[in-house]
Amino acid sequence: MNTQNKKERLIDSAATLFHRNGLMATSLADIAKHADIPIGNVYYYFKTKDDLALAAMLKRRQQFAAAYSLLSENIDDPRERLIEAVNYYAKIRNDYTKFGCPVGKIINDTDMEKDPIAQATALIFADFVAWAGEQFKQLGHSQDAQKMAISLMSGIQGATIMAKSFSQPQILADETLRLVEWLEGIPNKKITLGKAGIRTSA
Amino acid sequence: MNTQNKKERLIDSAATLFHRNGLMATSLADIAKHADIPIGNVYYYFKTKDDLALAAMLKRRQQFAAAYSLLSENIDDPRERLIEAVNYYAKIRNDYTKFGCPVGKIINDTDMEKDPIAQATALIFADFVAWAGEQFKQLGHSQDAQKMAISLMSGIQGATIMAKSFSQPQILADETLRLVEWLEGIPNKKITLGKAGIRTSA
Amino acid sequence: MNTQNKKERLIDSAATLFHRNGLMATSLADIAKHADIPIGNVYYYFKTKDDLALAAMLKRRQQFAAAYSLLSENIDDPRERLIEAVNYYAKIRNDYTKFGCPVGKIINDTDMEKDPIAQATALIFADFVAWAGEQFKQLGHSQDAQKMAISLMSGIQGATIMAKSFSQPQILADETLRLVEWLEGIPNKKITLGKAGIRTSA
Amino acid sequence: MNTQNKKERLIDSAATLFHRNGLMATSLADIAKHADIPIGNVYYYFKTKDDLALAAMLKRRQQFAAAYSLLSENIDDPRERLIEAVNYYAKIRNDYTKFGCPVGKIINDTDMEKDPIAQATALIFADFVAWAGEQFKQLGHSQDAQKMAISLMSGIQGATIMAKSFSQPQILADETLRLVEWLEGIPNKKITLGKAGIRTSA
DNA sequence: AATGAATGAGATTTCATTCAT
DNA sequence: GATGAATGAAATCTCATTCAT
Repeated sequence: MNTQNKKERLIDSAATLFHRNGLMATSLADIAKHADIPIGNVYYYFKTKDDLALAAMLKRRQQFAAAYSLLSENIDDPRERLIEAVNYYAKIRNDYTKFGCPVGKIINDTDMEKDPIAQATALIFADFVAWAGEQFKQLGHSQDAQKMAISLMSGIQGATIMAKSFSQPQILADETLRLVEWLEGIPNKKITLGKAGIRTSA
Repeated sequence: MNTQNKKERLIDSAATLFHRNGLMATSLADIAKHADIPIGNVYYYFKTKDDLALAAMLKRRQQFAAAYSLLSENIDDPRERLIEAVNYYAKIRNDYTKFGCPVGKIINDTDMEKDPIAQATALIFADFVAWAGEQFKQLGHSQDAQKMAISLMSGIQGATIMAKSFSQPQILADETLRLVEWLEGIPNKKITLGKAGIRTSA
Repeated sequence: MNTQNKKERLIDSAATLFHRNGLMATSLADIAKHADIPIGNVYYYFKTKDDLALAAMLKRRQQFAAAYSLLSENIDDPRERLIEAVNYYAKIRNDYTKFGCPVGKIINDTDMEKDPIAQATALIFADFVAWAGEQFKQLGHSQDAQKMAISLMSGIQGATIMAKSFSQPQILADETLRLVEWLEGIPNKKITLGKAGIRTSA
Repeated sequence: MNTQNKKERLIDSAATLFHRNGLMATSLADIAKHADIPIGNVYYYFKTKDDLALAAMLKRRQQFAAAYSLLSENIDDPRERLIEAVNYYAKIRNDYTKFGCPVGKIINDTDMEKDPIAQATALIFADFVAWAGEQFKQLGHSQDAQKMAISLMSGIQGATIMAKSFSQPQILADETLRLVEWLEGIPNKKITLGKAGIRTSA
């Protein structure tokens, strides 16, 4: 219990500091201090810094996956699900403006070919594309579903970088609004089977 | 002259390696070796690593600025200028897919508030927004010019991250195409004053 | 009983790993894992790593001593006893070629003056010299018995190192054969008193 | 010059301490302190501890090779050369009794298959076997030359271990004497061509 | 007796920066 | 201006040992 706490604390501290300062600029000493754990003890839980980083990214992945599941469960309309997802990034715009996206940040400064952390992090985007793609399919855009999903996350990532560069959370607000409008304008080409029953598209 | 050469070589090597491997993962020794200059000599030209990084980012800024000027000089239609700018990113998509955007990369893992390098780098985006904003104004979108400019670079940055994450240059090709189509669809609301003379809008 | 088992397992694992990898290159964690005993529990049985090493060397000593006793019991002729002892090293030449002699290895990289482990290990050689010396005495070489015994073990140790250095078990085979021939050529200067009664030498 | 001195001092200190305390028990801090060089500076000369160890073993190899050359140059009779070589070990018996053989020591506690240091060290024995083998050939023992050379070094190595184990330099004196007697007893089966002209064997 | 967790000292290594010439 | 060498702070990691239960 207490132990579980420590390991979780380590992972959380790592995730937090990696987000704030980046992978390389965050030392294990920083993480240990943030988690209030003696540095020697870190190695009881994680054999290497990379292991801890992998765990941190995995946790982020799971958190995002859980969030997507929640959206799918609680919202019937796939379009609304996507809109809600986008709105999330509008809500946390201050955080992202200060520190960037915890996922995009890692993708940006790791080597996709050689670094296992990069690959583990990329899965978070892959998950999103799979989930969002599914929503687009449900809207009848089977053909373009994946491309649209990528475009959606691309919009969020780009907006995050611009917001950070200009230190203007408003940029994220503007861009996510644009994305929402885009989503709202997408025609529903298919009769969808929502949770609550049969509906007809406009 | 020779000295000037050395300094330039240092700056170029720094810019190249910062792009490839990031700010922190690139050591001064790496840069010195790449530029074929003895480490000890680096400090004759730059007081600190940060100074060299600042110079590298400044040079990038100047290169981009020169490119924008060139576009403005050589292309009459502001819309075409923007399209040409976007197409540049399509052309170098392989490089950006491997290493990310040299500007966005720095923005992502530096602290906007405290780090002078971050601020110097942000100017590159600011330049773009100023330049692209001017083009949008010339298209009669005075009101939204800046927002549109930001949106444009946002699209490029986002596409770069997604392309890198999936190791698919095609993503950059797709997204830049989307941006070009968007640019083509923007109405020209104004009588534009091209280089060659007065024109009338539709 | 169970406890005894655990302690024995620890000692055996320690002896095995010390032989394979040496004293310093073997961590307590390695030993505990090999013995399938939780690390924390090791310290119930042994106060320090050195204590465990001492126990491991003591066990080796006892095993060798038992083997000498067995030879003395089962073989009447002291010369044959020595030959049999030498042949043992020929039989296990592959093991010794890979890992060296478990005794010589420790002797080699410990400080005879300060390290109790070194001293405990040296007793294994002392035992051999005492036992083999006794055989030489029984062959009537009272004067040179100890020197001959040392020479015998010296031959085995040297051959082990050379075999390991060249990764050629054959070297151990050759050298032990040479030693056997030497043993066979030693004149029996004395009427020996075997187990079964009085015998005359050839 | 001064630099060369430092590098040499590092190598010499490393060789000395590796001999005294073994590879693993010697820390870079120990070596740096012994050479009176700040530890950070060690890495200017050697990228890793293994690199330094390799350099130290290489220097030993060169020293031994130089010694063999000297023997070949200064002594006409190959038998005398071998005897002189063996006598060397008698002379330094106190050192070897305390610390063991610097070569055999490394061979003993490294993994011949995986460790480059082990392989580099084995070359020292290979050199000896090549050189001593040549002497045996010149004595007309072409067939057994290599085996005899190995046997010779085997005798020295074994004696060293026994001398160290019993803390008795006399053991090394005894065994080297035995080896010398063996060498003296070897028949010269060949007409040898000495430096000074043609000679006939006894 | 048993055990997972905890701890700190010390090892190797990297690197921006400084020094001496 | 130029340069190889020097330096120390800090990072990652290992491990014998101890603690708490």
